[in-house]
Amino acid sequence: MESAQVVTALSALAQPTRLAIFRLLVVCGPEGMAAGQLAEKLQVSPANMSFHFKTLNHAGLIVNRQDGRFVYYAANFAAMNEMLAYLTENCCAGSGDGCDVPVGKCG
Amino acid sequence: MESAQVVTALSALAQPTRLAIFRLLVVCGPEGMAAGQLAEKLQVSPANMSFHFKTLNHAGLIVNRQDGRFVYYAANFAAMNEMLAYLTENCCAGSGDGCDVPVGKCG
DNA sequence: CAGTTATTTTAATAATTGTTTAATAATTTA
DNA sequence: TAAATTATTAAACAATTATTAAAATAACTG
Repeated sequence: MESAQVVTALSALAQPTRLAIFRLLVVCGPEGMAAGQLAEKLQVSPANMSFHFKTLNHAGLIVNRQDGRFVYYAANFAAMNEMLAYLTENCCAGSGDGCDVPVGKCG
Repeated sequence: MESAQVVTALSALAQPTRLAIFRLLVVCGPEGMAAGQLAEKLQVSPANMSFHFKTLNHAGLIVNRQDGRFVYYAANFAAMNEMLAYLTENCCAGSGDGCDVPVGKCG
């Protein structure tokens, strides 16, 4: 994953409503949840939800599928994991699991 | 960790220069790196660096200590891990490690 | 103390972002 | 086909954010 993509993904999550949407979808699993149901649960207007869905979608963090007149949204777990991996890559120069190394790797 | 704090942390990282700063510091480990050295490595003006340090600091993602006339910045690994945990909390309703569950948890 | 190096602050400007309202699109039901 | 439901789009406005240049602060050196 490249820096620009990660910035886009982080920007998408750096907003209260979108973070709440994403977290609900992470809990839901691959089947996802209907747009209207999310809107009701989060007390957000449909138009505003659509705006935020678009942002999350563009960032690759969620996917959607139409089912009748409902649109189901689900978290993209692969994208999430890649983003998290990017942040922790080569943590403490790869020395030790919990980053408990007292000595740094930079001068 | 609360939603507002996580939003602040994600906002802080959702910017190319700050993401680059943070990643360098993650690799460096607890000892960190001097402000000027980071500025040179990333080809960013000192004033601009200070602005971004402030943002990352306010978000709790980095810490700093003075050493002579240098200021060393280091990643706050605890804060980073809390933020990552917040995103994956109750992933797929806690059923299975890799979120490979084909059936969702929401209706 | 004067000079140098390292970093931060301030002020100004340019660009991006979130919310609301109203209108539009797609799908189902009668 | 017409009405109802679900969701998206477009336009407008308010608010926030990033960058630059100049000035200020802090710490060391001779």
